[in-house]
Amino acid sequence: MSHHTLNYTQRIRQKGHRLTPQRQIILDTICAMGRHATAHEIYEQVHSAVPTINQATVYRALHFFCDLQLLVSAKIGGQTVYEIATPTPHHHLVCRQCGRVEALADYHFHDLIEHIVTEHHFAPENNHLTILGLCAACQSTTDQ
Amino acid sequence: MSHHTLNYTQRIRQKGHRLTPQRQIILDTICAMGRHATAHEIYEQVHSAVPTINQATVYRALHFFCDLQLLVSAKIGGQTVYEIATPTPHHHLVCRQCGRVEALADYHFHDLIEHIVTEHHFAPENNHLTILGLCAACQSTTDQ
DNA sequence: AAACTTATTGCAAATATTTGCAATAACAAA
DNA sequence: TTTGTTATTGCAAATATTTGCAATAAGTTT
Repeated sequence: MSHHTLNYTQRIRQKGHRLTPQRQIILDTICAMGRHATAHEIYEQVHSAVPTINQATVYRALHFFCDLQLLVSAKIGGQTVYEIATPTPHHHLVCRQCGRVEALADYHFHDLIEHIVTEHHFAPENNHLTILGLCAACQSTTDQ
Repeated sequence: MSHHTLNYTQRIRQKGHRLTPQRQIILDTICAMGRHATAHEIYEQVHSAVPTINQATVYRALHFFCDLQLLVSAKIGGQTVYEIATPTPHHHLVCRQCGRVEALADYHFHDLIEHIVTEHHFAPENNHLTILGLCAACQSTTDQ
């Protein structure tokens, strides 16, 4: 497993949550897939390894990991997808036309976050934002 | 109806889309509700006015209006909600603990958007972003 | 190691959302 | 106003996601 075991174990155990075999398998599987995947894709993978794991468990684990920010979810191309939260957070520019996804480094949000913290006294988390729009290629082909 | 009829009529007709009575009723209803609402709440309202309108039509209309950016959707408190896109776009700071929602004016995104446009050659739309975190009140009560 | 507390699971049923398709109706063009 | 094209609707069936609940098991305490 490529994610840091100690790290996420502690994170999960925080506040009384439990590290179950199901959760380990689910997180490992997503990690092994190495790309963003839908709940169903993840379930298929997990289920082929351990057929007793229930789909509801997968859904609950996905939400759980998102809450813990070990995973991030995004709505891309009409589907909700999940992926391992990278240590260097990033966001996505998704083209509404062709569906292309571009990464946007989090540090570009620096000033914005500073404002949120100082003015709103709000502590934003390592969010994973999706910004919709048109990519360079599609802008030129669009008629309007 | 408080939204500008001519305005949205044109917007809908663009690219061959059609302004149907169903779409009018749905948009008017959301406008009249004056707050963000779930697909089901909207359906209930619409249906009580015009019982022949189907739920699938409501779902399709909601997506349609979001694509046209007459509506924005957000995931708040585990539910997907919809509201009229305001002429002055704004975003939401949602507290993961207590669920409180704070508005964040779009102009704080100015620099970020400039970067996206000039460096990525990407044309972001009037997005409605949701930033999760902890509000001021909940930060002080949190133990970790 | 045994006992205890309670978070988590699996299951099945409830909800929520999407989709294929034939019938309808909006809008454009004649 | 009539005709033609095709986007949209309603319906029903398919998917996707959530939820209540009793049984199980993780982590803690004795």
